[in-house]
Amino acid sequence: MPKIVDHDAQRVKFAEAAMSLIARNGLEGVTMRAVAAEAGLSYGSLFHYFTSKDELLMHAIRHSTSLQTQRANEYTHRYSGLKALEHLLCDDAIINDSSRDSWMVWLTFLYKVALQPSFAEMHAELIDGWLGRIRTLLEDAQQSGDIEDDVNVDFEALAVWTYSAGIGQMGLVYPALLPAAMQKELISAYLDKLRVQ
Amino acid sequence: MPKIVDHDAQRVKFAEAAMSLIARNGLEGVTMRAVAAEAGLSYGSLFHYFTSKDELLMHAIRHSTSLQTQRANEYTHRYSGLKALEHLLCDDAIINDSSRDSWMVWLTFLYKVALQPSFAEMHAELIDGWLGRIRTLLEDAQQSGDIEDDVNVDFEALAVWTYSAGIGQMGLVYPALLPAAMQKELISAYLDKLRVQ
Amino acid sequence: MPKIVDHDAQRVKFAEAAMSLIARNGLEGVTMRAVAAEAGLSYGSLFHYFTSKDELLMHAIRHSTSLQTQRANEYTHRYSGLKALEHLLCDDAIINDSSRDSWMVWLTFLYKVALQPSFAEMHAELIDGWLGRIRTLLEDAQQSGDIEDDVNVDFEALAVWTYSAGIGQMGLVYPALLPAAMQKELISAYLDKLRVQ
Amino acid sequence: MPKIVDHDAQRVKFAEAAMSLIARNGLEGVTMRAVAAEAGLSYGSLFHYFTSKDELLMHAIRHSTSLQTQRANEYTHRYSGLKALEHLLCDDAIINDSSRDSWMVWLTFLYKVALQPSFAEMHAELIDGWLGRIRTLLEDAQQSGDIEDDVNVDFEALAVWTYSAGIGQMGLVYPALLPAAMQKELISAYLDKLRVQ
DNA sequence: TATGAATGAGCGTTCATTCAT
DNA sequence: AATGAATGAACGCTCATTCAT
Repeated sequence: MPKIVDHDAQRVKFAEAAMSLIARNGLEGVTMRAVAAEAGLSYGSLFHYFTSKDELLMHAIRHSTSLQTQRANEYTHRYSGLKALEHLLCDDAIINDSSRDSWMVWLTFLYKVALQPSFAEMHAELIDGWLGRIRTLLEDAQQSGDIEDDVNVDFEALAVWTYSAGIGQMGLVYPALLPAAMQKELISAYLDKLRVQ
Repeated sequence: MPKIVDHDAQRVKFAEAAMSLIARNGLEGVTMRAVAAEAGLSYGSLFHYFTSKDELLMHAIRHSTSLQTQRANEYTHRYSGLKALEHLLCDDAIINDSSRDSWMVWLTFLYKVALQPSFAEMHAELIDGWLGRIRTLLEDAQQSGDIEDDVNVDFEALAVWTYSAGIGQMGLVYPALLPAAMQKELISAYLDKLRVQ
Repeated sequence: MPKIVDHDAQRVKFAEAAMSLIARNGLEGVTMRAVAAEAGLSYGSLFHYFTSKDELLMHAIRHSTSLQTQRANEYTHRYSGLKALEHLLCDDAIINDSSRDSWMVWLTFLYKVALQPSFAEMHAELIDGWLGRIRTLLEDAQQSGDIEDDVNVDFEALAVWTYSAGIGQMGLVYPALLPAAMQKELISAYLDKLRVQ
Repeated sequence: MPKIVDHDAQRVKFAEAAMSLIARNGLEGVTMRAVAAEAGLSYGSLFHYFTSKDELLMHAIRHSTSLQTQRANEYTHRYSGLKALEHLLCDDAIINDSSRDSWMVWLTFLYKVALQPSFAEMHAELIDGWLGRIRTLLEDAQQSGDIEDDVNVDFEALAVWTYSAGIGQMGLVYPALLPAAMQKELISAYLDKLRVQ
C-alpha cells in the first residue's frame, strides 16, 4: 500500500522553501540540495515532485504571485473605485521590511522573464490580470464621479501600474532613497492628479 | 620593453564582450571562458585585466552606464530645461530594439544590486548622479517659466526618474504591452502635467 | 530506502588512495581527481565523503597513524618495559622498504603541520599520545629495575622520541646512509645507555 | 651596448626572495610571480636567470645551506673538539624565533629530497659534508682526551647528527614541547655521555 | 637584457540529474 | 514513494612557461 501523502502540499512546501532562498541569496542560493534542506524534506524526493529546477522555479513564482492576487482581491471586495486602488497600491505594491522578500522574488522573476520565453508567457498573463483589475477599479471610479470623465481609463491603468512597478523596483534596490512613506507619497500624488478637483 | 598594448582598451574589449553575453543569456551566460571567447582573447589573459569575475562585471556596468551618461550630457548641452529632459527620457530612457541590450544589462545589474552591497554602492552613486542631472533641468525649467513655481523640484525629479525606471522595466519584460511609442506617450503625458497651462 | 553503502568504508578507501599518492608523488600528486581514480570511484562522489581536500588529508593522516598506534598497542600488550619500547622503536619507528610509504606520508604531514594550525593541532595530539605511551614504558622499566632510579623519565621519553624522529627522517631521505640495520643500532645504543649495567 | 648587471647578484636576490616565501607560506607560496615581486624585480627577468622553477628552488636551497656552512666554519676556527661541536649544535642546529625560517626552508627541502632524485643528490652531498665536519671534531676531541678512546667516532658522528636532526624537526613543528632551552639540554645531555668522566 | 602580456592545462569545488535500493 | 549515493560537466581561478617588443 502506498504511503498516503498530499502531493500538492509537498509541492507547496518545496515552493516556499525556494522562495525563502531566493529572497535571501538570489537564484544562486537556490540549489536543489538547499531547497530540500530548507523544506525539511529529502533531497531525492524533490525530483519526484518536480522534473527539473525550472519547473520548481515556475511553480514557486506561480505560488508566490497567487498569494498576492488573493490579497488584492480582498481589497477590491472591501473597497471600491479609487479607494480600493489606493489601498491596493499603497498597501501591497509597496516595499517595506516585511514585503521585501516578495519583491526580491519578483525582481528575480523579471530577470528570468527577460531571458526565457516560458517565464515571459507567465508574466504576460499575470500583468494582463492586474491591468484588468486596475482598469475595472478606474471605471468604477469614473462612474461614481471620483475621476474626470475625460480620463482615458486604459491609458491610466497602464500608467499607474507602470509607475508602481518603478516605485517597487527603486524601493527594493535603493531603500534609503525611497522609504515606504515616500513610496506612498509618490503614488498618492499621482492618483490625486486623476481626482476631480 | 614589454609588448605594448593599451591596457584600458583590452579592458573595454572584455567589458563589451561581457555585456553582449549578459544581453543574450543573462548572468548564467557570462562565464569567464565565454567572455574570453567573445572578446577573441585567451582565457588566461582575462585574469591579467580583472582580478575576479565581480570586478569584470562592475567594470562592464560602469562602462555601459558611462556611455549612457555621455549621451545624456550631449542632450543637456544641446537643449535645456523641460526640452532637454524630454529628449533625455524619450530618446534614451526608452526601450527599443537597439537599446534592449543595455536595458537587459541594467536589469541584471539591479538584480546584483539587490544582493551584493558592493553593487548597491555603485548603484546609489549612479542614481544620485542622474537625479542631480534631472533636478538641474527642472530648476532650469522653473526659472524659464516652463513649469509652475509651486512644483517641488526634488520631489518631481524623484517621481520622473522612478516613473521612467518603471517604463524601462516594463518595456523590457513586456514589449508587446509597452512599445516604444507608448513609452514616449506615458512620459510626455507626465511631463505635460508639470507644464504651465 | 537509499542505496546502502558503508560510509566509513568509502572514506577509508579514499584515504588509502590519498596515502598511496602522497607516497608516490607527494602532495602535488594528490589532486582530487587522482584520488578518485586511485580509489576507483567517481570524481564527484569524493565530495560526498569529504567537504574539502584538507578534510580528506586530515582523515588520511588520522587513518594512517591509527594503524600505527594499533600496532604499537600490540607490542605493549605482548611485552613490557624496556623490551616493549625496544620493539616499538625498532620494529615500527624504523624505515625499510615496506614502511617507507607511511614515513613519506608522515614527512608530508610534518610539512603541513609547520604551515597550517589545524594540522599542528592534530600533530600535537598525536605526539602527546606517543610520549605518554613511551613514558609509561619507561616507568615500568624503572619499577622492574631495568633502568637506573635516577633516570628522569619525562626527559628520556622526550629524548628517545625526538631521537627516533631524527632517525626516521634521515632513514627516509638518505637511506644509503641509514639502512634499517643502522637505524636499529642507533636506537639500541641509546637504550643501552639507560640500562642498569 | 648591453646593460651591465651582476648576473650572480640577481640570482641571489631571487633566491633569497624564494626563501622568504617558503618560510612564510611553504612551497605553495612560491609562485614565480611572487618571487619576482618579493625580489623587487620584474617577472619576465626571472626566466632569464633561471630556466625553470625547479632550478630556482635548487639554487635557493644551495644558497641557504652555504650560508649555514659558512657559519659552521667560523665555529670550527674559533673553537675545537667537543667545545666546537657543542657550539655548532647548540648555536646553529637549534630552533628559535630567528632561525625558524631557515628550518622551514630545510623541512621543505627534505620534502623535495624524498620525492626528487635531483634534490636527493644535493642533500647527500650536504650531509656528507656535515658528517665529515663532525667526525673531525670528534677525532680532535679524542686526541685531546675529552672523550674516551673506545668511542666509535664514525658511529657517534652519525648519531649526533641524526639526533640533532630530530631535535630541529620537533622544535620546528612542536615548539611548545621543545623550546630552545630544552633543545640545548637534550644535546648537552647526549654530549655529556661521550665525555670522559 | 628587460618587461609584462598571452596562453591553456590544471586545480578545488559545485551542482543538476540519474539511479539503486 | 522515499532516500541519498553516484556521476561528470562546468565553474572561477592559478600558474609556469612562452613570446613579442
